[in-house]
Amino acid sequence: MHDHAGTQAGSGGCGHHHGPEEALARAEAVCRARDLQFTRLRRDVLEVVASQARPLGAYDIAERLSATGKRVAAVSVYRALDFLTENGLVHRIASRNAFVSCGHAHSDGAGLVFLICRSCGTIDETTSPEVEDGLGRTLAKLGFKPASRILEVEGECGACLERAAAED
Amino acid sequence: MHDHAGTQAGSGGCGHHHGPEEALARAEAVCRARDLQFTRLRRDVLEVVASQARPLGAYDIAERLSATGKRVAAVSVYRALDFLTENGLVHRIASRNAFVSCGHAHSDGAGLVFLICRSCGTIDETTSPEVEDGLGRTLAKLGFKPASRILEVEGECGACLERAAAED
DNA sequence: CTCACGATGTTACAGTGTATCAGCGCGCAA
DNA sequence: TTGCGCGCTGATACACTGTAACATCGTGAG
Repeated sequence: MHDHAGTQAGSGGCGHHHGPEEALARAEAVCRARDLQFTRLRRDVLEVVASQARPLGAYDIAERLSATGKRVAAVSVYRALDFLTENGLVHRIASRNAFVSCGHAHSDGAGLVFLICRSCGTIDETTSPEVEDGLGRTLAKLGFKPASRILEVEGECGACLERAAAED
Repeated sequence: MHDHAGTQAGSGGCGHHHGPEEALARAEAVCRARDLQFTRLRRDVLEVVASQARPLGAYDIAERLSATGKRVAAVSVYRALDFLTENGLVHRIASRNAFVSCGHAHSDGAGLVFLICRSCGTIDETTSPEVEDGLGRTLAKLGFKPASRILEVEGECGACLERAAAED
């Protein structure tokens, strides 16, 4: 439904996508530290997700994994994604029903800001103490005790803005 | 799948839910001003959504409307919801795949913060210049040009916190 | 009247996510 | 070694969310 802009997307220089090696290494470390099983399926799912700077749907992931021979059902992918999200290794993008691998190494998944580029489709992940402070004050004023939150911004990333400017 | 905590929820005093009359009045004004049709179906959908402080799924809405006699298909509800969201009369809660009526009268739907209570399920809607400023600065630093955003916070609302404290 | 156009009705279907049960691998205790 | 428990995976079925396509209806303009 939404596939263009090349198959690897990251190669264009949009945002800063970290690639699978780093993600896999961090996953191994996390699982070892928490005494969790980093099984083959979980590894494969993470590898596919981390190979893209664009978010992938669960069914996309299942299809890509199945393409390499052995069929993988979507339900298995969902279970692997549950595991990976619970451990902060991938994040769910609520506005797209899709998943991206975690770029930074922040301990928990709190306080993230996702930047989704309308042009190239890449997702950049950042943190913002300014936003955190402001939100904390606003919530405190209202007497609301936060437990989790999502903040997703859609727009044009710097690389795409530059490219558009250069084309004039 | 997810229905409990009473049918009206708003009666408990959680948050400040405005009720259908105000929402309908605003909708009429908006549609008159923009020369849009505030049809029966759109009115009915908005009334159902506004009668709840909790978010309703499109199929929930269809069911409630159908319960009053005439059957309403989900697809019709979706079309009405599209119209209402485009005109800022209801908002979509991405983390729940559900809809709430707009409480405030801000012209456009930008810059909103949704507060979702885990205990009573009500949704409160607010704005935060502090968050806006912080986010604007953070995005500017990264060279990202925002077009739209969603910010949804899940936690415990003030009323539920007080109720919990009183029960000790 | 007729035509254009937007709103609605209806059916079918695509996409997203979960429930359930069965089988498998592996460590561990008897 | 055997048997058991437990977590992971496979597989089917299903529920929930959303859209496409086309027919119909009502209303206002010409």
